[in-house]
Amino acid sequence: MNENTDPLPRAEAEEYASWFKALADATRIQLVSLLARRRAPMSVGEIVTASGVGQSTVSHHLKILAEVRFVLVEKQGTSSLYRINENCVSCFPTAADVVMGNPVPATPVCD
Amino acid sequence: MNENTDPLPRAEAEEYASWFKALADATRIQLVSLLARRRAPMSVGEIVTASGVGQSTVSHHLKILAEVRFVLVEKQGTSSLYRINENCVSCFPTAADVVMGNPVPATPVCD
DNA sequence: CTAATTAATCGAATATCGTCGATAGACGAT
DNA sequence: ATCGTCTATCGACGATATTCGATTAATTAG
Repeated sequence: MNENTDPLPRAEAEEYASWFKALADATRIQLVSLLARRRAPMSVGEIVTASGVGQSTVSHHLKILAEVRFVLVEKQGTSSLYRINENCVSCFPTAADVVMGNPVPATPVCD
Repeated sequence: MNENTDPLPRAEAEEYASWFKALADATRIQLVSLLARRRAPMSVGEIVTASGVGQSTVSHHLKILAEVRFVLVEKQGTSSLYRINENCVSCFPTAADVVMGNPVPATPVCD
């Protein structure tokens, strides 16, 4: 049951869109993937050298990813340690699984 | 096993990003949700009146959704019939499931 | 206190996106 | 052939996004 044919409220649509928007950039995909594969926290400097992207750019993208809680931050002295939010890894499927470095059941998405 | 710690290739990251980008807009979320809830194909005109968005805007968004095969098109005379790609519905989880109007196991995404 | 290191922010240049109105193109009916 | 209907495309506009270099802020080390 529960065949919901009501239109999706705009506010809800905007919230979902904001989640997808956080992954709608190739650089952010790479950062998330990087953090997902090493389960350990990484400093911004490490992420910069590992990704080959400018420091300010990395900082900017990490902020966006942190705002939707795909990644979590913890300040440690002068460093900021970013790590993947395991919660999100288990929630996001297929395409997300591939990005996150998880084993994926079959084909990524769609035909 | 299969603990892949290699960096995600840029080309792959861009492909995944393109999928998420297709859902990174509230209007497109609403269109996908609309088509997912009615399993039947809808003409552009029906979608326009059901969504309250301008005709050219709807056309534009449907094109983007069709390019990543989230929706499928079939021309019928002077009309274009759009329908959800059921394949994508079953592939996309949680947040996507909610958007698609599917029953979702637990909480939408993240805490 | 000063210097050095690390990250975040600012400013700016460029590119992309979302939206609309108007136009063009395709098809069916008369 | 012509008219009416339906959809796609075009052109334009403002808004937003991505990226970089430079600067600032915060913290630790000497």
